[in-house]
Amino acid sequence: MSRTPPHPTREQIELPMVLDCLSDPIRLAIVYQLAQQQGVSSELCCGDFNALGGKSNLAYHFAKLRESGLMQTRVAGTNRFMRLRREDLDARFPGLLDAVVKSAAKDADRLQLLSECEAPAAG
Amino acid sequence: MSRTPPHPTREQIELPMVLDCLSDPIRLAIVYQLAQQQGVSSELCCGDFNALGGKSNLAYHFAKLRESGLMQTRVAGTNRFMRLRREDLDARFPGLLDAVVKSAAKDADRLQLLSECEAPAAG
DNA sequence: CCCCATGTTCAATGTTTATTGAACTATCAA
DNA sequence: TTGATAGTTCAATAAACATTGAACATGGGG
Repeated sequence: MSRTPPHPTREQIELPMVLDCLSDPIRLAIVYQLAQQQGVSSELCCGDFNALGGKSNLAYHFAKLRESGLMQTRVAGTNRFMRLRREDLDARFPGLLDAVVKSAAKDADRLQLLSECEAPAAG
Repeated sequence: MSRTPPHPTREQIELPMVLDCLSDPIRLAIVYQLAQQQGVSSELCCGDFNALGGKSNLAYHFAKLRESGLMQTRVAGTNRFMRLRREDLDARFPGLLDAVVKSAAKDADRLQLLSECEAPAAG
């Protein structure tokens, strides 16, 4: 369990699998949340997504996102840190991830993308 | 049966439904083929997709594409003419359709996008 | 060491999905 | 009318999917 799980190489990333991943509301929310993180730490751990569902259900979606090549998982102690594979995605499917994330942002309330503002922030 | 089937309005088009539609290889091929047609006649009829599957299976996929808002069906005699709802899609999700079609084009052989050049393949 | 927190894996569930063929509807042409 | 053409709808089936909870593995801190 401490080993890094398998990831597809850049060239192995398949368009239908990526689109299928992004078509699920929970997975789209995960990707969206990771995209918001770009430039900040660029990484989030599983627990940061707990608002989106139960642990085992999330693990299921994480696996799909990993297998599709959308995100990468790094194991550190008892935590798994995930980041978007933006470089690989952009190289493979230019403009796609950007268009999806922007489209999701436009519909942020229609979709239930609770990006970083799930707790009522003071100040 | 002669009535035009129902289509969602532009605002009713939902991102997850669109992505889900595009994640199916047959539907992606249909959309790709329609996209190639942009600027030509911009319309194709059901029979033009016969290489992609059986009639009833295609009708099923056509319905999904229509319900998702990706394409529009126009009834003319015994024919149904379809076209991409590119304006609506571009207004709703800027850059998305373009990125998907270009990504599909890049993988045209990996995916089985027999755009306009398909010979009757021997089993 | 033992316990707890973090996450994964497994088995079971009910739902959705893609696919097939047969039956059906509608239009056109002779 | 009859028949051919173009597509849809229906019923059935098998596969895939999302979701749940329980069991499991791993690492950190007392």
